[in-house]
Amino acid sequence: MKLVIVESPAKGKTIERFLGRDYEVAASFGHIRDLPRTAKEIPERLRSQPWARLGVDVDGNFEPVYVIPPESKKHITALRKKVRDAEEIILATDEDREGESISWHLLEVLKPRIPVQRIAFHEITSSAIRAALEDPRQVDGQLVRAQETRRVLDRLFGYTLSPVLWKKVRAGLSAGRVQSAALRLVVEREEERQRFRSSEYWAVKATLAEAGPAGRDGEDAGFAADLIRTGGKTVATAKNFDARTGALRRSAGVVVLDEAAAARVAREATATRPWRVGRVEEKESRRRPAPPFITSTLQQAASSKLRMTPRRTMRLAQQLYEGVNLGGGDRQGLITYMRTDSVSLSQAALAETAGFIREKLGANYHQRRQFATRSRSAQEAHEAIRPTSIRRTPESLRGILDADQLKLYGMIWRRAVASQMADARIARTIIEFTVDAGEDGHIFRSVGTVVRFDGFLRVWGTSRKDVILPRLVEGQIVGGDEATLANPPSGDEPAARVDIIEVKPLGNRTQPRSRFSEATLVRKLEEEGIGRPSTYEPTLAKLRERNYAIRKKGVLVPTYVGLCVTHLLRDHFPHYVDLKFTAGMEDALDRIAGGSVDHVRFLSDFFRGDGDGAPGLETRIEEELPRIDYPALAVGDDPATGDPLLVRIGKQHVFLQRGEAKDSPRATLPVDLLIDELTPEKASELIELRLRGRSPLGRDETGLNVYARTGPFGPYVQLGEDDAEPKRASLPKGMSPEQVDLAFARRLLSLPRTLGEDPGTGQPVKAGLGRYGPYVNRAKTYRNLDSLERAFDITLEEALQLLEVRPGRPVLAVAGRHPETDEPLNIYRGRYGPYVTDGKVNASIPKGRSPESLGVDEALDLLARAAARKAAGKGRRRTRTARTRRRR
DNA sequence: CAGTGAGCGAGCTTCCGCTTGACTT
Repeated sequence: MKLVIVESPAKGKTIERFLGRDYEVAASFGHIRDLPRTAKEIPERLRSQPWARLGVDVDGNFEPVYVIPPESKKHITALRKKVRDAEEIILATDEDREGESISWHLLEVLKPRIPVQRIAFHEITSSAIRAALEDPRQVDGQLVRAQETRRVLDRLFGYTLSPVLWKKVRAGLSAGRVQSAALRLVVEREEERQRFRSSEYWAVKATLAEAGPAGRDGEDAGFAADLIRTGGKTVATAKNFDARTGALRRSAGVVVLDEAAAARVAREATATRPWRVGRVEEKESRRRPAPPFITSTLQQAASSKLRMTPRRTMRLAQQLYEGVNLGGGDRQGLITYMRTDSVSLSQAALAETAGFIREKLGANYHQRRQFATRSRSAQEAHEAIRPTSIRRTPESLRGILDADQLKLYGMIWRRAVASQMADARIARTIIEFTVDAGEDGHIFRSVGTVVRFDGFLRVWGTSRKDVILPRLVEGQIVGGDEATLANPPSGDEPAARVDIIEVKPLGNRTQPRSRFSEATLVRKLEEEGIGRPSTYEPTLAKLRERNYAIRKKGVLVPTYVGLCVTHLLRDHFPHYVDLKFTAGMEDALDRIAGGSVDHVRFLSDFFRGDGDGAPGLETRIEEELPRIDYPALAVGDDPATGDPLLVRIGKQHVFLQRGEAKDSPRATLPVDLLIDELTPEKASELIELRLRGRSPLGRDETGLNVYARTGPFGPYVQLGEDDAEPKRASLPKGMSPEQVDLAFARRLLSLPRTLGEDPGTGQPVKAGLGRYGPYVNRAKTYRNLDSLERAFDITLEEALQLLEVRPGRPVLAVAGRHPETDEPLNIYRGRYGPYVTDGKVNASIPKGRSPESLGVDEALDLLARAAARKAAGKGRRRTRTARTRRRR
């Protein structure tokens, strides 16, 4: 038996089909060894080394320490077992730097005494695998060195700069070659937006319509014409302004219209009839289909077209890759590998797609294309992302895939098919109208577009609608009664008659460039060659986990911590967070792989310095550390006192400070108040509120003081003193502390209110105001209320009714009532099929079992088993719950 | 569906790039 080892188990299953009985396939599940992550993982004998913490012998030849992480142990055990029965090993890990390294680590760990060969294929087709088997080679030691160098550099970078942040900003923070560059992009876009000064510019828009019986009726007959020139000058539009600063670009012969000028042109154009058709031009353009998806473009398209986050996209893609049971026995992978940087398609895929298009749409719709990867950093170990069979149309998978899987599959399918289709041909018509008024007149322009041949758009689709302009000829006169008379028809076809409906000025402002969404940040990272397909999404997650940036309405906004970290790194370690840093590293790695650069020399230059003036990372840190101030972000001067307002990072919270003095007034910043909303006025107000919050609003009936204050979770009221475990309550959303009087504060502090007991269980039923608004609850069940007032006046009966049913989810069926608690055993349709619940525990209903006929006994049995499973898996579950909570 | 101090001190935090867990509702 020959043992073939690949990285991905799903890939293994696929190639197993192509190989004969003599072969067995196993998966390494990615890397199997790595540097020790924490102090605990460092081997005992090395712990006394000064460099032990780094896991790299920086005093010697930068030799890495490799350990087997706990997750990999079981995979290695399984591999060892298979090696024992094998007479030959075929290493078939991916053909890129990381894949070569995995093969080398496999050799190091398995130490096989049987023949070993290394093969590589870039597409999972029978012919590609056959060809690979016939052309084996040995592991490329220099490429492995390059990978190891990359790994060591990233470790030294991350594990020496992160501690700088712990000392100067906050414990637990992190810096890294990829994440710090990504964060820098987010921060600098925000800074650019803050510097941006919006400019006003006016446009003039005319509405015309084809007239008379020849014209089509209804609104569709109307078309627009925009003022493009006036007084001999070009009218400025958005593109004449600098996108980064908002200022007008230096451009000759351009005029920016203000409101008065635009109104004057509109008036003149309205009063002047007729207009003359100055120029008619028709030309055809072509649109080419985009290449099939790679990881980054898939994430972008799923984000813009399907509103999916990169995380969701990758999870769904993984499901499609692993495959679903299509009924014919075993699982069938529906798409090729989803973490790829290659746009190329296999010969087999090209042929199958060609056949499909020719058969279903006709030969004129087919155009064979092989795309070239633009990115220089691409390693192209895999194919582009495409369906494993083009014949498996999205339509044919309806009912087999769930809604989101189907949407994503459909998009991948359409993009792959479209990529092999003919160009679309689009006719563009430009008509210019001259108005002889004012100095040198005004010129308006209409643009019509008509799809002549849809080509790939037939499958990929387009949101653009045709704009059909009437047939007009140069010199023709439009607007006014004499139009037709003054216009002798040229040729046989009569020209259209056109009326001028209205001309009006239109105000515009330049907008700053948008913040990055997660998907557009991925695109930028890919363009810069920073990060890899397998790390894009984890990098985004890291920015959020570290609280460097938050996702707000689908875009990334940096937090104060993110701003401070970027400032520190940019001010003191600019070389390392330069966008070009990774490109420089890649060049060096290529040279190491090619044998022209020595890896120890490279790492030594990087860490220790080249002894020729350029200091290494270690030296830089040593030198810079005393020069780094504790971060403070200037917000501006207090409008009342004139003192500088600063944002500083506390151990737990971010706080404001007015003035530099040691005892200067401070106030905690609410966590969701980010830089985009923090003006000096707002900051001043928070400080004042904090000062005022020291004096009570009044007392309650027991004589305790009642305060209105603002904390990290927003404004709240407090009953009693700080040192006496006071009762606290957040204000309802949107309410400011100034609006709180004593009576309201006391009412709020009376919550949560006990409405009574649940007659079935005796559990108390309460109404209160929580993080997600007013609620009622019993035990662990919560339901939201429409308004705060409801929390004060809802009755026990009403509350019980609300608690009975899950909100927003129709009950599929009721199995009955719980014999002990009297809770209804409702059946709902969940993401994973129908399930029954007693309010606390959920239990899936087995596939094929009809939910409608589920009885009480069977339901209780399912619930008991689900509860047992839950109890058994408690250790794991806790971490999971914590994660879900953070995500909300 | 909490929480809204502060200080002490021991021990720990952290990188990038390969892969999928077991479990959701």
